Amino acid sequence: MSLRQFEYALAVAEAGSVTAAAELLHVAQPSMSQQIRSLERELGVTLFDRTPTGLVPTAVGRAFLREAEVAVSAARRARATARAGAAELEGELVVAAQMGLGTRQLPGALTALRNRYPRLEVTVFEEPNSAELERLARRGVLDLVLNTGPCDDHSYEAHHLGDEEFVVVLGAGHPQLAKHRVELRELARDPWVRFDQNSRIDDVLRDVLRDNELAPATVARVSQTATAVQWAAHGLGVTLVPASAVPYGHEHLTRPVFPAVSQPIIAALQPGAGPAERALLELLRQETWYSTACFARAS
Amino acid sequence: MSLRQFEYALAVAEAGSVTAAAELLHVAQPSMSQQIRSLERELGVTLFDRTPTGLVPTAVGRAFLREAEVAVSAARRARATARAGAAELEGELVVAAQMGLGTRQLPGALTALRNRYPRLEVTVFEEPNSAELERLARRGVLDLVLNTGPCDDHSYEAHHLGDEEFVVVLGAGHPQLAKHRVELRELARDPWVRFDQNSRIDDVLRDVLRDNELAPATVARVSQTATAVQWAAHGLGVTLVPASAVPYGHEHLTRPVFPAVSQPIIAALQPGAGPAERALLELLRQETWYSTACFARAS
DNA sequence: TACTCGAACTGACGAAGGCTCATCGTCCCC
DNA sequence: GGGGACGATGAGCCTTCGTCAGTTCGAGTA
Repeated sequence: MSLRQFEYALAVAEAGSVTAAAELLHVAQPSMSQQIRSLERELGVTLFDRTPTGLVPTAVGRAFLREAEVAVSAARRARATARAGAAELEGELVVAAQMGLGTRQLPGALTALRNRYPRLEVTVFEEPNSAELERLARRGVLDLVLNTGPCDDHSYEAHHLGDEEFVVVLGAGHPQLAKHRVELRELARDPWVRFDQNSRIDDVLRDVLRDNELAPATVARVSQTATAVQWAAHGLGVTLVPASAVPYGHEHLTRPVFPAVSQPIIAALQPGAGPAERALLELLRQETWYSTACFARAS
Repeated sequence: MSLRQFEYALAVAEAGSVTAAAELLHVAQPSMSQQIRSLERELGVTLFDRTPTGLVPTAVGRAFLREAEVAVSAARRARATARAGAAELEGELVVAAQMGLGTRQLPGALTALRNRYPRLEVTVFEEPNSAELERLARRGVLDLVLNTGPCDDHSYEAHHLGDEEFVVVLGAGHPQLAKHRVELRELARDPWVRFDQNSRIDDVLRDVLRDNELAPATVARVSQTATAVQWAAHGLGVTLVPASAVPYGHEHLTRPVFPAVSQPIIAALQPGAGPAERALLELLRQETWYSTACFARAS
């Protein structure tokens, strides 16, 4: 079966005869006749009854032609979609962000992107496991990556968006809430909510605690920053997360820390990135990636 | 553009590489590579980015593939609709049997099928070379396959019809004809008529001889079981063939062997097989696929 | 009843397409 | 640095699709 045969069959049904259909599609009558018969032979059914004045679809033929029409229409759309690819973007953009990054900035940028390209679909992966992020990057299935360091896949173009500070999340009633800025050593006796061990964010926490010579107890390990914030807010322990990872309604339970902890935010694009990817990058640049000082002033 | 190209493109997207997709669809890698590039050339867009580990759909490619999937699915439905809707089947059924299999059973089943569907034409290929059988199966041109093992193409549905015993064919006047059953080791000094080396049937003989620690001389290698039987009957050597491969008039020169040799008979259908194929399958089930004991009693 | 016309079908042949096979180039990993 | 995996290229062969010339069949008309 082929699209060509479908087109021929549809043309015969519409024109009422092979001869007229052949003329419509600019082929010789025997060619179309052979194609119709070949199709019928392959399917093992009679799609058209032969009459002296032309061909008439059988009941089975009509059922067949309905689906054939769907197939031919979809093929036309496929072609049109592909051809229009550079003119009016549609298709799918795949974005991956290390967990907790850009949680506040992505929605705004994506909304603006959607406004510009209404038929573009964006899929966002939030990956706790940086190894998984690297794997996806290596497979080349990601159009844009938000990371805290350059992808191991050096073929990606890295663009520095800003630096994001971490904030500590304390339970309601925690004595340190009285302060505007919490010194990390004051949290040495508190239990901590940490993250999955293979995750980049837990690497940051591990490094921060080690650098400040702290070895607090780990009360829980979680996969998502939202979970960590929630559990810390409930007083299970304290946790340290990027400022943008703090859900609305929890800001009052967060404080900047001393010494300050921050990490760069990198947007990585594949070489040869298209207009949609580059538009998203520019929109992300326009978002604020500032320090906690601005964050605290806004609230 | 063609449905075949759509299927190739979808397979590449799913498998992640041309090589893997080619394997999935049983074509050579260069063929699929060419088809993908031809499609891209015709459309004038890049559907896939090339990476060292395979192809990755571009955003435009993904959009294209969504419509391609619709087209391919509709084509499948068109085919199934046509096949299911036929009140009176006509067309062509293509059956392939490994040489020697079903030689007695196929005619009866096909006669019954012809009675039921008078306008159906059936073409039967008897293939000595199992590689050729596999090739035809891969091309998808076979509606039903008779084999001794499952097709390498796992997309075929395998149906176990029975087990068929092999019998030894002896020359007229051979001393072992005095026995009702011949022990294989008694034939160690006889010359053997074997089959083409790439054939499945010769694989069976090779395994049988090896398992019984026999290394008789090979006096001839032939392609067809009928030829082997004929030459054995003439006393050129002995041979071992499926019971159903013994032509009428030669039964008296055959004997079951000990240890018994048998092989399963598998009928394989394509998924989405139509009523004609399924009717043939049922008719084949109704045929006898029993051991030689029944065969000997019948004569 | 015979003739004409319109339509589908058949066979031969050539051109184009699709496949395999052998091979090469590139990239990545050990 | 070498081997393996992957995509691309070229040659050759087979299949498919098209045209052309001709045949067959059925309906309508004189």
